[in-house]
Amino acid sequence: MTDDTPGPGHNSGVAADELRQIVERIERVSEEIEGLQGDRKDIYSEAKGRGFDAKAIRRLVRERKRDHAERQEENAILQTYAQALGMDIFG
Amino acid sequence: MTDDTPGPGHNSGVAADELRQIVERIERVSEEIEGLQGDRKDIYSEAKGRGFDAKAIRRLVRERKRDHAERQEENAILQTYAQALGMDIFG
Amino acid sequence: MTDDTPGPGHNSGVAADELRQIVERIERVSEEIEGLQGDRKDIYSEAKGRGFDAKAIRRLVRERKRDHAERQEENAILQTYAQALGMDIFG
Amino acid sequence: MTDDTPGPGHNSGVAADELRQIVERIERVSEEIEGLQGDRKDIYSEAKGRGFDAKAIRRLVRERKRDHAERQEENAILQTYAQALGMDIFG
DNA sequence: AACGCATAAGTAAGAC
DNA sequence: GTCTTACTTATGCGTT
Repeated sequence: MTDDTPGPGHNSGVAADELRQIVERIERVSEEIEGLQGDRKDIYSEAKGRGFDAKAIRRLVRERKRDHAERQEENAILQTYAQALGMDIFG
Repeated sequence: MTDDTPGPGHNSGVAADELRQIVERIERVSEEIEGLQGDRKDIYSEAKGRGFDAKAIRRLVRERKRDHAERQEENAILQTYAQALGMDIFG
Repeated sequence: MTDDTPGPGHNSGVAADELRQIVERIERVSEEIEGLQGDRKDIYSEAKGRGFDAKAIRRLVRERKRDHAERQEENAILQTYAQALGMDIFG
Repeated sequence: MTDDTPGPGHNSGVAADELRQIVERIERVSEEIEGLQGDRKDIYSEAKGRGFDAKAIRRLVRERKRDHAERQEENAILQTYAQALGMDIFG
């Protein structure tokens, strides 16, 4: 080894243990995220099983998420553009 | 070699040349696709440079793409849901 | 109201309460997800603050994940094809 | 109308014609893209019809693409880190 | 026709 | 500030 790292193993000049901890922490929260994403998917599936239109619910959630002020602002631009093209988007 | 394939090379029982042609054809059209995706991105950039809101244009294009009949149908469901929640989506 | 839904509110023929619960559940887990995503981002920032290259860590995590999930499965056919093309995928 | 736009139609203060042209250009290249995507899909179907495993071909193409673009760059830092973790990424 | 996979679009963050 | 890159979401497609 070319360094004076105390511990055992394949160190190459970087703080291996610190790096390992970082990586493991990232992997841990990533796993939690994936678990929750699975949960959410399950909710959609369940909704579908109860006769709801999952796609419509997705749009609904998306629209709700859009902060209301921002949403109205965006819609203003969008409608302006839509009118410029002579179309009624939300027909 | 364990087969009777005529050609030279690293065959392993599958029709290597045929496979290679397939892969190359796929890669060719994929490159064309990527080129066009770049073109499209350029158009958005150009629009932005002219003062348009690229994000709004994206939404506009998306809405236009939605087949009109289908779109109206989806919106009907969506609005039904929205009303059920007492919200006005397109406020 | 045009239906016989018992509760108060803007129902339009769908089970509004059920829908509302679904939406709220989705929003709840989505918030948890966003919180964890923030945590992960913080870890990267912290790592960066300690002198690590965040981009490299990202790649490392990605490679490790790929390892665990993808590498083992169905190498048989794939390697057959790869050999047919004279390439070593995992070189 | 609230502006002095010369042409006919539903303008609302934005350069409607310019916008329309932008949108149409986007839609045009999007259609080309979709056409090519269809072509690619046909190639996969054809391959499958000839007895190849489409899924394996997909993976193969993906690996080849990864090769060309990603593998060379910045292996230095990454390998340093990888060794620090005692793993051989490309094993 | 429902399920999961694969690809593409959109969005947000980070680097230069 | 722009521009790329990465992540997330969404949609479509093939399969069972």
